[in-house]
Amino acid sequence: MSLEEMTAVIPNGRDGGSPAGERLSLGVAARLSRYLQVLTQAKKMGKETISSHELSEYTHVNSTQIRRDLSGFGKFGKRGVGYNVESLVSQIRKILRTAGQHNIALLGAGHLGMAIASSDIFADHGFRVVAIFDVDPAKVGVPVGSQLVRHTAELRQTVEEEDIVVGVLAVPGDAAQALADELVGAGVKIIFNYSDALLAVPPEVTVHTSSPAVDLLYALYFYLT
Amino acid sequence: MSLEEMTAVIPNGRDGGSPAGERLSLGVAARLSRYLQVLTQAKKMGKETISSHELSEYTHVNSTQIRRDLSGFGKFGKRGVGYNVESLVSQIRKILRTAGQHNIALLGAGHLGMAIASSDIFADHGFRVVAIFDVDPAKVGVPVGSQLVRHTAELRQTVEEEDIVVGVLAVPGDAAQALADELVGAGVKIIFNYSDALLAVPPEVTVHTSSPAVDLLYALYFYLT
DNA sequence: TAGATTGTTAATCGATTAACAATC
DNA sequence: TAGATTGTTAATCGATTAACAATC
Repeated sequence: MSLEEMTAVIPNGRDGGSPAGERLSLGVAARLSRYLQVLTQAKKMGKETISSHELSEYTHVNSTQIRRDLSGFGKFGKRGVGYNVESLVSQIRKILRTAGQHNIALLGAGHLGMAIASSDIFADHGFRVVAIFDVDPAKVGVPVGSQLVRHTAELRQTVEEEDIVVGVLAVPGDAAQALADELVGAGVKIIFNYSDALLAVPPEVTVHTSSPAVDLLYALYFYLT
Repeated sequence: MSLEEMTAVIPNGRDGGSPAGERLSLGVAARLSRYLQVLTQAKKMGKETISSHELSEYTHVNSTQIRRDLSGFGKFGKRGVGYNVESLVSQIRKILRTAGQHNIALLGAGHLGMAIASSDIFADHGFRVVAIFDVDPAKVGVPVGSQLVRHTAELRQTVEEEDIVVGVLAVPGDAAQALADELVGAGVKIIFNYSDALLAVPPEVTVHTSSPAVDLLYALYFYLT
């Protein structure tokens, strides 16, 4: 949960109607994404239905809240049974309007870049790594996943050609800002930052910085107290 | 922001007193962790002071909210100037009671495991990777970071000997549950899951599943609408 | 039918925000 | 002094939850 800047129109189905074209509130969008994550995992494991209580266990969101969130958009569940995993996945994708395919550029072909390129964490959610870049000439041309590593100099042109909307920074901290500038210059609007650099970007660009250690600290706090 | 199950005692400094020994609310703990992340980055970049407005830009938390969160624990800022980065870092660490060192076990010496072991994302926040495991005999004994890779069979014993509190799963989905069971059996209470498996664990164990793709979906929603 | 689980209401509680005096 | 930024109040708004009827 992060992007507080954007105005939030609340889709409270209070008056019966579904929220139609309105924008989701930050909280709702974050929780729906969360449900989607667990549902995708559950689907992979062959689960056919899931109850709000089960979803609650895995997402740590109160089960009433889950039913409330979902019922705002339609009657997706079956009383006494639960929700159909597969159909709920596609419903939520529709609500989040992220049902399509999105192309991403991966910057950095080190261990982290390799790990990302060879996993399907992104592919499972409709993201396709269509280009991988590195500055190291020794790495350029090497096949990683389904791509050959390209030199960073080709970044701008590739972003245009491949219709890339997201850039993923899997590079050392001292290289991050320069590459972020390149991405911004090329028109990328969403940057996923795995480095430890603080990125300065124009207001229309969203940066999401990954911070597993901070998530751990948070978990640890509740363990220690 | 995740762990909803735990009871939350709100430390609202309404009556003047600082919250002393009370437990932080989930929201406050999450936000403080967030501030810590940005402050750590800022410190690395040599920044000496930071204003609530700057912190707001990077964390996407409203600046009034930030001042409110901090002032509940003391007067850390200087009017007209801002907050001293270094001292604020140590104050927040104190509040989160995570100022010490914590030992973690890394499971999986593939690309992701290597990336984690060789980065300092965890080290920066007081986490030390004291053991790395893999099932592949070809990897056992190979040096990774400052450790030699051990065989998974040694997991239980190592957890006891090294006082490990956190297990990080950087393994394929189909291996994750078995290793999670091992970790739980060895007494680990916090599991950080990078696989795409849904983990079943006893209630006293906290699982945090990393889901960059879901974070991306969330960011994308606000971009597309 | 009996058990389970959804959909929904109503009440409470915490988060968020604008505004501004205090002060560096 | 003038400008900037904190600390804090007061009001609003959304999130959370228990409870329960509806229904599979």
